[in-house]
Amino acid sequence: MLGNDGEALPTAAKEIPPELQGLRMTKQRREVYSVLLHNRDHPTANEVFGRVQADMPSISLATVYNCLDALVDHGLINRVNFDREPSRFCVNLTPHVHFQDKKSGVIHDLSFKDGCQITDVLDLPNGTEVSELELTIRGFLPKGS
Amino acid sequence: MLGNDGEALPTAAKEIPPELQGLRMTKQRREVYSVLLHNRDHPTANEVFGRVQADMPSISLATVYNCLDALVDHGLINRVNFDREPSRFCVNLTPHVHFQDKKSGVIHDLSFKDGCQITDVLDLPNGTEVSELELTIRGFLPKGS
DNA sequence: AGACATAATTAGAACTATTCTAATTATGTT
DNA sequence: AACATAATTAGAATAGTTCTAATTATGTCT
Ligand SMILES: [Mn+2]
Ligand SMILES: [Mn+2]
Ligand SMILES: [Zn+2]
Ligand SMILES: [Zn+2]
Repeated sequence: MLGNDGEALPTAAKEIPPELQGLRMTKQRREVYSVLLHNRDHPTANEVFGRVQADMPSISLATVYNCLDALVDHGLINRVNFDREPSRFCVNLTPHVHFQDKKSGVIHDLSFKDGCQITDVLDLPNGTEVSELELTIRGFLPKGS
Repeated sequence: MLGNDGEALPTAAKEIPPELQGLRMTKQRREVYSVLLHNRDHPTANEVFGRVQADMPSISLATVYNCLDALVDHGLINRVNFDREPSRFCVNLTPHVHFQDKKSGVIHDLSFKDGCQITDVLDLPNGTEVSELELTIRGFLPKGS
């Protein structure tokens, strides 16, 4: 997935986004990222810690936090906040929002309708530059979803 | 367009709106609510504490938290979360979202375009029941807004 | 390769927003 | 007034996260 040949970044990628330059892909960071890729259920830092420990028992929680922060800062993952609950982490880099089903607790990635943006529906002054946007929803999915 | 200092809400805590049913309006709760009504800049609990202390020096921070929680639970105010920052509080009960201008730090209430809902733009399964929704945006307003 | 500089990892302490505890005080009701 | 219940209070506790400082790993330059 990501290069381990001493390069800071995946060598498979033709063009490297500027944010990713300078991310040293250590084995801890690779393992954290791999855990997130393998089970995309939006785990908390503590849940990531537990999963990483299976393969890497010596890793520390501080390192998990550090790795998650590095991956967020370099744009490889997103941090997801529901109210004041512990942050969760998401590898889906496409524009999407988060929906938690109140029955199962499962967090679903939700896309926009074709060709729609969230700003289509908002009364923003013309020329506003949106740099960060977070939308979280809770509710009940219809039976049999 | 940006409704940070609008007049859509009750201006006096003396008149008891239906939302207050079952809420004992103690002088601490009235003062906290009054502070929020008077300056609608989405203060944190600690900022509310500081403002209330001017008129009520003996109030405790725990009471401010208790009052804010009671007001939220009774639907008189909303709790607003930006990322992992301290919660802020908002007396605007109309459907709106929050936009923080990264230049000034000011948080603006943002309405939906006429007849629009946020769910109009989302790819939700038919029959989904949305019970909680929070949208926060950061960015830059155009010059002269 | 070895020497060096820099960056990441680690354990544990510290931080901070918030909640809890338990005592006191206020309020509403008979 | 007496009583029951609820709110307020100070301070302790909690929990997620960040910081500190020591150690270890990595990359670069001879
Ligand atoms: Mn960061
Ligand atoms: Mn509550
Ligand atoms: Zn996601
Ligand atoms: Zn608001």
